[in-house]
Amino acid sequence: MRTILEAAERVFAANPAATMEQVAQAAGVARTTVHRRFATREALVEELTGWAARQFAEAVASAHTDSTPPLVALYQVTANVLRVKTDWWFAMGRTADGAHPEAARVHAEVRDGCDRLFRRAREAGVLRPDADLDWTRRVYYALIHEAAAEGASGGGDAEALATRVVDTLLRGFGSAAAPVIA
Amino acid sequence: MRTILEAAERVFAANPAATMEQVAQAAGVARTTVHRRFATREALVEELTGWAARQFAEAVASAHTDSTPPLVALYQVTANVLRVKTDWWFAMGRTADGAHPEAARVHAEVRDGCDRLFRRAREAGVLRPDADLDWTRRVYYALIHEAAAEGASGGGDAEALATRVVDTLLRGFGSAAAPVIA
DNA sequence: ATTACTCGCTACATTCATGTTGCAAGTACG
DNA sequence: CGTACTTGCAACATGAATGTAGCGAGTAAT
Repeated sequence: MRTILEAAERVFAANPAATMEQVAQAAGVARTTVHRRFATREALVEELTGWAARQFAEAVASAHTDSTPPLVALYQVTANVLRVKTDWWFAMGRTADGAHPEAARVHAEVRDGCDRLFRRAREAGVLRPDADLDWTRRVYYALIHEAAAEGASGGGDAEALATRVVDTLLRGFGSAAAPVIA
Repeated sequence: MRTILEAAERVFAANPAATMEQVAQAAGVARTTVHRRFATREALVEELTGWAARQFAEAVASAHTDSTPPLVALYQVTANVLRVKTDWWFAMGRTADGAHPEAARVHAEVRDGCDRLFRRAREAGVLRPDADLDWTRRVYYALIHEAAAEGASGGGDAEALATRVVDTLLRGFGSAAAPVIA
């Protein structure tokens, strides 16, 4: 059961259109055995999505983003999410598309939490007063996505990646002395 | 011919696994007519990919990134690429995966050009001396991707998006006064 | 040893996208 | 008017993936 889910994650991460046969092969079982556990392909993906959603929610919750200083919370939640996302690359991508109710709920709650955190960060002077929080969140998600891709291919631990993500998000790559466009 | 390609782009952008039937329907022709132009589905995607690769190469070349000041070049190439990418979302994603030789070549050249530009920018003091240029490029690509997604759903013109991308890349979202992690 | 359970395997049915072919209708051009 | 070209349509063939069912072997527990 768990063996199959983990195999499915690996296979689907490499190729989202992979076949049940490939999943079975990766899990070291027969295709019919996979069907015994998960009646349909859709059921398998759903289970995988739910599993990832729970891990995701747990990772975010354990960072206590509402009660610690914004900068610490940002770093903590980033590291926690990266830990999950590097191992559940495919399934985490499924949490966003709304098909799975539980995953959609988790996703919405995390989004709200992210907005609250960014608002607190702005009030605390961590984020610029004129930062567009919507764009900020999208960039933040994209950075996590990118860092997780690097982590999934063996590119360092979650703490180091999180440090880089937060540093990039806050400072960018420009030198302090450089002129700015606008 | 062009009608079909544009329809395919729209359909595949919404759903990369879309069927030939859906493409034909979107183009207002019969499925067999699509097959008359493009023998196989693969051929259709290849044509689309090549088309996008040429537009991509042209967009990058016309920014003269090797001969203008780094900051200007960065802004110009960003705006040019965004103009193409908002209209050829799906096809542009195909230029990276190496299956199409011409697209792979274009992609590699652009990547080299990007590295040269970033190197010049670093020497000119636009980028920090300690900026990891590999990570910088990946973040830059991700920002363009994100901005193009916004642009594709009617979120402003390429110039405004490019300004935001470059600004985010260089400055991030942190306030100058805020402490930094590392 | 008997029971219960799980697994692998073979075989089959079904569905769906793909690709092909032939034909009839329409249009443009000489 | 006749020719050439394109299109839509219907029909068919194929292949791949999905999902189902039954049988026999292996294993663990009682």
